[in-house]
Amino acid sequence: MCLISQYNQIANTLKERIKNGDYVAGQHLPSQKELADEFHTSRVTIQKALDELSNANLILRRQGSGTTVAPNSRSTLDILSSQYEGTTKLFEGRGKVTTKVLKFEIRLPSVHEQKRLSISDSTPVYDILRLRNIDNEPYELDHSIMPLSVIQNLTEKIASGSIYTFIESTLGLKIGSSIRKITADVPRKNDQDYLKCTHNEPILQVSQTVHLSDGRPFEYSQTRHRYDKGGVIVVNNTLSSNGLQI
Amino acid sequence: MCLISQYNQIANTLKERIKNGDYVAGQHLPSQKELADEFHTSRVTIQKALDELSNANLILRRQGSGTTVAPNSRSTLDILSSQYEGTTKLFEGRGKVTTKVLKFEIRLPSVHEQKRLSISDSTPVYDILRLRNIDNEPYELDHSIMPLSVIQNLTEKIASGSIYTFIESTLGLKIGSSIRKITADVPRKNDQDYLKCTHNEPILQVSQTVHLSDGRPFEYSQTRHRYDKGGVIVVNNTLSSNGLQI
DNA sequence: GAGTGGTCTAGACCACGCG
DNA sequence: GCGTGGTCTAGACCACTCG
Repeated sequence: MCLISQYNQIANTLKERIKNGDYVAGQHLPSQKELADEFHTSRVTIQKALDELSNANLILRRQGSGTTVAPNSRSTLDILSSQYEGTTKLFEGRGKVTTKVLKFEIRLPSVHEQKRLSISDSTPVYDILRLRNIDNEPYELDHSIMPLSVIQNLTEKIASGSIYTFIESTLGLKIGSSIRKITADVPRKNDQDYLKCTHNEPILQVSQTVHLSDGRPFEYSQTRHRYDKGGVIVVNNTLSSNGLQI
Repeated sequence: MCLISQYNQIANTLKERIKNGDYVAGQHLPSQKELADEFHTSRVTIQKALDELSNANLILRRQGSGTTVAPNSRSTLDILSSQYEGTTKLFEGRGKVTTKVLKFEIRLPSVHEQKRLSISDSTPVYDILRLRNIDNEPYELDHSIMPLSVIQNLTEKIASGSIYTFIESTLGLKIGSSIRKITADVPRKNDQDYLKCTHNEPILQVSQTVHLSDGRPFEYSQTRHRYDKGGVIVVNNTLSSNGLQI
């Protein structure tokens, strides 16, 4: 969240106004011309700011009739504020999150992992299996593969906290896009052992590849959730495309 | 997909070039100045075109060093081409899609439905239950609620085909954003009956509210998939946020 | 220092919705 | 017809990367 650019600051100001109820759902925003005057800037800059709100589904812009606040703007803001930053941060405040590291190894990657992470067969990877608990109740089983060519100096101690915080704060890397596949599955032995689920309690699996902002893939992971303690919320607009596939 | 604007056309041309391999993964694109010269336009217009490709995770732009084709651009293009357009269109080519309408009613909405669809208790809704098959194998069970105040003249015959095509082509409405929650669940009686799954075969459920481009919600639906025949792929960039929640 | 992308301006014309 | 948002221009300055 850089606050450097003018349009970014304006966008944040406008988001604040929606959050505070200065602009309520259905209400017309001031016209682009009026906003340009208010912020002492040009219309193009206002438009870039409105692009941000529009991409977040916070406003509706209609040629001829103007810009209004989206009907579901408040709930969208709630979802926005819980933006994905790794599991640890996400669940702060919902209970005490603890992580048990079940495996922490360095090895060479399989062919499948090489493909997913765009690495050669001689690039070692971390192989980390972790169990996350909320208030001492098992919640998800996470299996992550990360190449040492991108992520370095990872330790078991760090893995027992937030790897994402380590990557962003300590390594100073920026996290970019991800591709996820979400499926349901029958529980395996590991699930039954660690997530304490019975043989007919389903698992929600999220399999993902995550990239840095420079495009390098840095994590390929499979996270398995208890069906009664997990769900994924997806906001879809004309920019991001989500496909159902067999 | 309007092709009216110049930057849109340029974006499509550039996408074609990536698709055709004229620009390959990792390769530098011509600079913004060069592209502006080639397309006889200004740099700002090129930038708007690049915004589109950037949002789709097809390119990486770095200040100082230039714009390159994303490493996974080809697979991203595959996902893009299967952009969500309702189930019927999505599965064309993967087998013969047939739809059996199990229920087609008009009734008043429940309190929960009123909230989800932003309608009053006196606005009637369609209540439609459908079973989709691919090559005569049951695939998903779809329960849709749509307000008559938005969608009109829907018939059982239309419901046995593609409701989305009807909305866009016949009614001339434009589909906008959606919010989905994806969970795993144990099979209920309906699932066992229609999807032919046993009592310990999990269900993947997608619960969603879909809006028109003017912001009006027009569909609240719950779709239940056989776990071995369904999955949701989500592309996530800095614009769209997806949160995991209990 | 040269070249790249990021931001910003002031002004123009167009497409659309509404009274 | 008027006001709205959408597109586009020509040019400017800045921030960044790299040789």
